[in-house]
Amino acid sequence: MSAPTVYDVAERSGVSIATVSRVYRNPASVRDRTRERVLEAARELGYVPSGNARGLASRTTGVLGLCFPDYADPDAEADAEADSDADDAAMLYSDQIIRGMERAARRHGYALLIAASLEGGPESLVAKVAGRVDGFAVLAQTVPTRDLEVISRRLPVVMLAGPREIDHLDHVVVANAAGERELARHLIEDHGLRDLAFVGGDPESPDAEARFRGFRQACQDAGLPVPDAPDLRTAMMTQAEGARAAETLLDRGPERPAAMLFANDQMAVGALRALERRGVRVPEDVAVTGFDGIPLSRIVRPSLTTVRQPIRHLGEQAVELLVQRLADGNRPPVSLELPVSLARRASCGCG
Amino acid sequence: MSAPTVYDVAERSGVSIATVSRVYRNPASVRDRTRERVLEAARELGYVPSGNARGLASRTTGVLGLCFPDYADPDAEADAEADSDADDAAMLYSDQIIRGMERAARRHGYALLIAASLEGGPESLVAKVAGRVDGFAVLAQTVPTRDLEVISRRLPVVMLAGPREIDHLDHVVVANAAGERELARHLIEDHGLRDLAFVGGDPESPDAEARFRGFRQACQDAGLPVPDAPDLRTAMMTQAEGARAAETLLDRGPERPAAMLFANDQMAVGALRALERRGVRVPEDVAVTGFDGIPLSRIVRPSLTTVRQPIRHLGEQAVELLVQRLADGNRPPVSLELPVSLARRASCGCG
DNA sequence: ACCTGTTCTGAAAGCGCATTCACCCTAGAG
DNA sequence: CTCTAGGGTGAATGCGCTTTCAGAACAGGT
Repeated sequence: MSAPTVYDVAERSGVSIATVSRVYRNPASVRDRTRERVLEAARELGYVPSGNARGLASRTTGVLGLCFPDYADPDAEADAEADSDADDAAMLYSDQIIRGMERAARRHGYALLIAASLEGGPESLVAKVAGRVDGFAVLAQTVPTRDLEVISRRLPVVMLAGPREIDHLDHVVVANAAGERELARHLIEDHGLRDLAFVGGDPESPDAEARFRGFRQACQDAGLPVPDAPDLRTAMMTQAEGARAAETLLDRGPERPAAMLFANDQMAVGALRALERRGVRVPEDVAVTGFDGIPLSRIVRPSLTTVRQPIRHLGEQAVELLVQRLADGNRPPVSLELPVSLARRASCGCG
Repeated sequence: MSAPTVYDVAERSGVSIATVSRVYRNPASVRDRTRERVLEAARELGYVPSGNARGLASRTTGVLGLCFPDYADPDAEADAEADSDADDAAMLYSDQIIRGMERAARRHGYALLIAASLEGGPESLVAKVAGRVDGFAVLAQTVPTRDLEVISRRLPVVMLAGPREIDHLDHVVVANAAGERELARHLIEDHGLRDLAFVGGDPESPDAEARFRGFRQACQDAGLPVPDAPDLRTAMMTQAEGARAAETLLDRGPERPAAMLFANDQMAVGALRALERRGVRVPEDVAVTGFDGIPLSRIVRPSLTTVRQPIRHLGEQAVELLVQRLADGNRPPVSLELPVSLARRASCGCG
């Protein structure tokens, strides 16, 4: 009762396996009558061509891969209720990339194979995915560089967000620094704010660091003191931690900042809530900004001024680069920086 | 410069291909020294085992598949700004399923292959996916029944949401009817509302219809008049259409309903906004409810009373069923109904 | 009827790996 | 020192399909 193969279909329809194959690969090359017979037999048998065999023979899979980080413990039973902050944020990000890649992939006739991953090695899901795709997109810091070295020798790999770990890879990032710089410039020049506080994240987060660099540049541009490090850092960059950060900044006393710039929207939203609880008005008493442009940022009150990240576009670009490289393996490696856009909303006083 | 194979690795490390294979499949069966030599050679060569060849030889792929509907036109350039209602809603739903499946799949050592689809046939992505996976989950109404018939003869298929189109398939749904029934009961009994209006969707939407059935049951339970059809239907079930529906209901004059029950959250949120514009207070003048429990429902003001759907859980259950069936192909087909839970919030007066 | 030019179809050779079977080597027992 | 057990390894086969390369079938033109 194993699955029917070309041989079964061939026998049943009285042709050779070559013809059966042609019916699927190049229907026009088979006479109508013959094709009908074959398809009929296939239907009766419940024949579905084996992707493995096809891939082996044609050396191509028609599948692109994506590896993204796994923020949540897969073994912890996901309690239906508790969709925590971190979870929401992570979901938004990787989900949008998935969506973007899926769309673009489909446009090019590819399916998308995805796997979250923490660890590498020959046993890992990463290796499995890598062996089954024509091209591979990797979110920064999800696959050990060591593994990437090996994989990228076998098939096109594009690196998403974060630093380009290996220079012969294609690479797509968003303009983190430029975005934050523009945002800070807006606060300084357009709103006349001078005392800005930046709340960053883990120093290991390339995005958060790049945003801080943009902040510094803006300070420098404006002739303000240039900080060496963020005024505050949080580990997970969640709403809860954003709230705590806001309170910490408030408690610093009289030199309370005129604006709080958070390295992402989640923290900023948490801060908005904390400030409301404390009776601090936004933007009258203090301006608040985020980064990412998550849906929530538009909904929350006051609506959050932020930098919109074209995350979905990131995924789409990844696919485009992969497709291009599959067409021309010799194209020199590309490094794209996708533009971001400032969303001026209520929380900075633009309401 | 084609990709290195077992043969290359074997030659370079001075062993046979069988040994190379063993190093990857069953490392313990190879002497330490030998294994090291092989891995070393593999690293130098940039060897990644071909999933196709492996799959062909072992008749298993280690991949599960998901097919979901494609709401947006993939050819329409996704304008970064315009994340329309429909788009958002769709994204939430399929994304959550993807996320759920991905997690569960990973727990079982599987990767996930996804593809949106409109059409079937031997050329389609569906066929491609089906040929490359060990098991297959399908969102209702995304794959022609005709194709499913064929595919399900070759590998386990589980149907998600919607009616079970083929009875020998496993099947998972959420308790749409029971949820809406409970919701309506709550409005009637706990809030003493009697004049309820139900806004449905396309009659082709099994979910919307099931919810309406639940509504009818609640009416019957309470001895209220039982409507034959929803008071109103919208085509796309978007915020915009929800807003319009709310206005239509208002314009009906004096017999304005005491509660508006929408078949999903999107419409309900749109309605809230329309009602606010019209100066109608919620819940004082009219109660509003949704269905789904999307994140937005919790954020909007007043917060929306709704029925939480365990969408992610749906994906996880799909994987569990597939895994079970892969272990025991003879298990009789299962039909699961996942419980939903009422989220009593401000928009019905529970604030 | 004969030959030429097209279609259409079949035979056969892999694609890269897993796996069985037989063999060899080493270690320990006799 | 010989014999036996096993662990370790290699040769060979097949997984189901694609893809030449030829040959068969058929159309058209003389």
